[in-house]
Amino acid sequence: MKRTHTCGELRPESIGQTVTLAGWAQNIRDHGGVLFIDLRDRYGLTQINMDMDSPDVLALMKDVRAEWVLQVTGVVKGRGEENVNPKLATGEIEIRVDTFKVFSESLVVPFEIDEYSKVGEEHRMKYRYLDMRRPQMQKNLAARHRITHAIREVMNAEGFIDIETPILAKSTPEGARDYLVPSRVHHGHYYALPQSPQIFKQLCMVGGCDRYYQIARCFRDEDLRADRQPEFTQLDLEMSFADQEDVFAVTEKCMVAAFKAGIGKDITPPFPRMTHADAMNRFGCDKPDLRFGIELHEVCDLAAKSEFKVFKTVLESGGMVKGLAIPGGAEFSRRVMDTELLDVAKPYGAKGLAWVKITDEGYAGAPVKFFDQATLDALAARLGAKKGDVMAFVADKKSVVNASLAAIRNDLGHRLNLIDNNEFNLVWITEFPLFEWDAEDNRWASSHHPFTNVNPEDEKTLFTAELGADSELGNIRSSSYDLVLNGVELASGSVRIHDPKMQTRVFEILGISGEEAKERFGFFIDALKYGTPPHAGIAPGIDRLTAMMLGYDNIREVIAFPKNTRAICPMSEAPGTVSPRQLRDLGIREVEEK
RNA sequence: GCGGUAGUAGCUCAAUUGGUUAGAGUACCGGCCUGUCGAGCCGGGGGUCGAGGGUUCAAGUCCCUUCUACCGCGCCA
Repeated sequence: MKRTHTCGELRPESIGQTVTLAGWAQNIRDHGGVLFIDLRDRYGLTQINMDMDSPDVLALMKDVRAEWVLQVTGVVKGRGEENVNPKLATGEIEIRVDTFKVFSESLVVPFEIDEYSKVGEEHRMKYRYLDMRRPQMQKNLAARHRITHAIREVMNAEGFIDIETPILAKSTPEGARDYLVPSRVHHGHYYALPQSPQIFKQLCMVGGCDRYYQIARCFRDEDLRADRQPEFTQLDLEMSFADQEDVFAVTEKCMVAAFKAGIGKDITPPFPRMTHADAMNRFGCDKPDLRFGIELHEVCDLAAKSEFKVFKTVLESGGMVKGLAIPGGAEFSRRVMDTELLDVAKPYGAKGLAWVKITDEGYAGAPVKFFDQATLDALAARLGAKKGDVMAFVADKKSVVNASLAAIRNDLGHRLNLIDNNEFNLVWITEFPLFEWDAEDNRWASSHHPFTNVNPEDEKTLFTAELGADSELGNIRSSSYDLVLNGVELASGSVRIHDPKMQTRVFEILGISGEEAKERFGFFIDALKYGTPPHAGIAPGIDRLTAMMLGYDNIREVIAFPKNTRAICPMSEAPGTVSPRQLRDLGIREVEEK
């Protein structure tokens, strides 16, 4: 036993006992004749001290420096009323050192291991093992553990079994770029790291496992964001003889338990629901932040009544005009409207932001002269704009209008302080379209993934629709759903196809030929033919869930060893080069960059 | 691939219009100190101002190129 207690547990009840603690020297306060060291481990801080009554030990302890690892044996003493430190859980006691041992010394650390110092993220990640000693990361990692543990408890209680699926898997068409692993025994053949265990979990259903879950690592070789890492973790689950309602119920149980365990927060199921079409119409995006109001309204009919050229041109070319009311926005300067808000919308393709202020004197703004009073009143009524507000419009093709106004809406939520940071607003978004037209590749693509079932009401259309760009395929709804938390996609799932004929039809629409389907997915399509139960599932992102609970936008905060935005691990410097021998074994020759 | 922001001491930052020897806090080193707890006081060391080029009597500051990090767009079934 290297210690009898941790640095966080001693209380006055132990006064008089001889104990042994071990930990890092956090802070050394040398007063000449008396010396204090805060000894730190995962559990807390305990003050140890020494004075001139043992000058030899004191002299030795004066050599100790920050972050040395010590073992200390001594007697637990009360501190006396004046010396109690109310900030420390162990603040009523201290350890009077009899003997101590230095387990290891430390170099001067590149940044301070405390709760106060700000440190740049680059440094934190390069020295993650030191960053992890700081209270912030200790807290984050512990919270993540509590969350996954709570989720496992729910899943186990609900009769799900944890099944591991391969990491060395097979590349599947559609979706993100794969991370590939070359095969040594089969030159020219590659494993793909799973983007998700999708096919395997469905095969578990075919295999009669009935309820599967896994806290699974997923890999996607795409560019990174604050909330996107090349490897990330999902609670992956799948249920047989289940539909959307069953998935929602069990996911809600997980979320309730996760929030309770993570941050002690009670959230109330069932979560509200909104169709994808509603979300797009009212908020311009499929992951609306419902912590605040402000809704988008289509105004094509009213815009058409104006002589405003921007609107007319867009409408004539098949575009649309939508607007929103900014409460109190009449106060906004021209700069805010024409520069700041426009800059928010620009990355999404908006070329301009038309706005009309409603002041005591009436309507004001560049477009006003192109409208008659009745139309302006009708616009204000449609948007719900009052005196003191400003109406903001974007005219463009539909996707640009929605994306731009959605971005502006989110900006306004922050700008106008409409957001309560303690609120966790969960909403189900349902009935996503089954397909989206991919203009770049000139083909239909799955909105969710190719194994998503059609909404039963649209099943007929699926089999009768033409395959062209303008066909009804774009209107077909799927049985898929997302769980959205405060404007962030937290989980995505669907009822799956269990009928091989349906699966074949979907592949056909996606332009995956029978031959290619056989080559890529033959095993899966074959499996469906051997008696497949109806099944459905979902996969909530653990990194995002944890980060959001703890108030971070950035999932690196809740990942022990994350990668930077260039997909490099700043600590290990992965990815690295390999020896020519390794490449030869794999049958790989590097080519010169152009 | 594109756009934005940033890069100055180990760390976090400041440096006015281009103008003296580039500063502060903290960390580090030394000294003093018997009750501190983000200890205090005194002293000290520490800089390729990301890199390269240019303009200028003079550049941390202006211009160009480039690198790095972060945020976003594209991308992410």
